[in-house]
Amino acid sequence: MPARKSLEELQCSVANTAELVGDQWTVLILRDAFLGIKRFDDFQRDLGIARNVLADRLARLVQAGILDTRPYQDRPPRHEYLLTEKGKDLLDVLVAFRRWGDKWNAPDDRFIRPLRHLECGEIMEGVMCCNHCGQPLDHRNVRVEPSLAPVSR
Amino acid sequence: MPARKSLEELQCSVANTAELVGDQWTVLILRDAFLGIKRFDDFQRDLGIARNVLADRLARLVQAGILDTRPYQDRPPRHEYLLTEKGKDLLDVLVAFRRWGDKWNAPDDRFIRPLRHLECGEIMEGVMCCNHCGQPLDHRNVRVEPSLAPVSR
DNA sequence: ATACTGAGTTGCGTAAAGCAACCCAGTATC
DNA sequence: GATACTGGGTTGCTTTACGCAACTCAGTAT
Repeated sequence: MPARKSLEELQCSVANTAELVGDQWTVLILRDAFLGIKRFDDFQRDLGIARNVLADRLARLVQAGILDTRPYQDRPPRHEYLLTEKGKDLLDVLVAFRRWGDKWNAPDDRFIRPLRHLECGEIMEGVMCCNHCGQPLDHRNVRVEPSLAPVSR
Repeated sequence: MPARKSLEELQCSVANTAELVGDQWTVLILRDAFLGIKRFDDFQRDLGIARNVLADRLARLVQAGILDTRPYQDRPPRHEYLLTEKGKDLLDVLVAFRRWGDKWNAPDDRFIRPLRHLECGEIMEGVMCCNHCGQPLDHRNVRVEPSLAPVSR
């Protein structure tokens, strides 16, 4: 195809994020990274992804500052891929995916891996809340306001 | 490419969601839908997406029950695309994308469209919280537990 | 009679996904 | 001391789907 269209000029955080993360494999690689997978072959085996595509995605994530490589042995030289702070901050996105998927496409219950919140000790699900009043969001109560720019997006 | 690999057998809500939403255009179409765009040509103009790709994505979203078509005039017959409840429930995902993008790739401030929470009346950002104790999530405090299935994923 | 609008469909060229095979350094095995 | 294995890729090939432009088709406006 003609080079995938760049979304940068859209000047929108959703678009910019989608450009990085809006790809099935990238999402799954991140999921695995949150589950503790660190090595090339482990990602490959777990996802069944083509090796060249995996190499490409890992490089892209490293370049975006979402993953970082760290050598774990010298001879032979080997390294692993770890989430950076920027990468770990994507947890919200994955939790949102997960909650929606559980709710609407409910896979076999036996395959759901529960999340435990260490702060309160309970099994949890994520809820997106207002940072101001703390109430859970409902699409009926969120309004997108015009931007400050002259010709808005 | 050889048919995009199906992720269904992965038995994972994140994977299933990624299969539907894990595509740049789909994310942007949903963003536009939340902004109130309803018609084919408006999506097309706004995103600059190829018309055949747009037709494909819209059909896929309708088939997934995320969008629904509704006629808005008979002669000539015309219809618009509206978010279903299932679709509106994806708000969390978009809010998570947005928050992450604003934080780490901060585009020009003038282009950020503020969100207003009608319940408390304030300009807000979303925060992913524990549905149990209400505290904001932090990756250090979330642990993925093993699933109940014999061979887990 | 011509042009315009909305909502697509068709056809074409190119790039990217998938697959398998290969590579290379070091380590373990027979 | 030749062979096999491991980790982390790269190369080559085929097939698919993206981007673009052009076309369609029904109805409406000029």
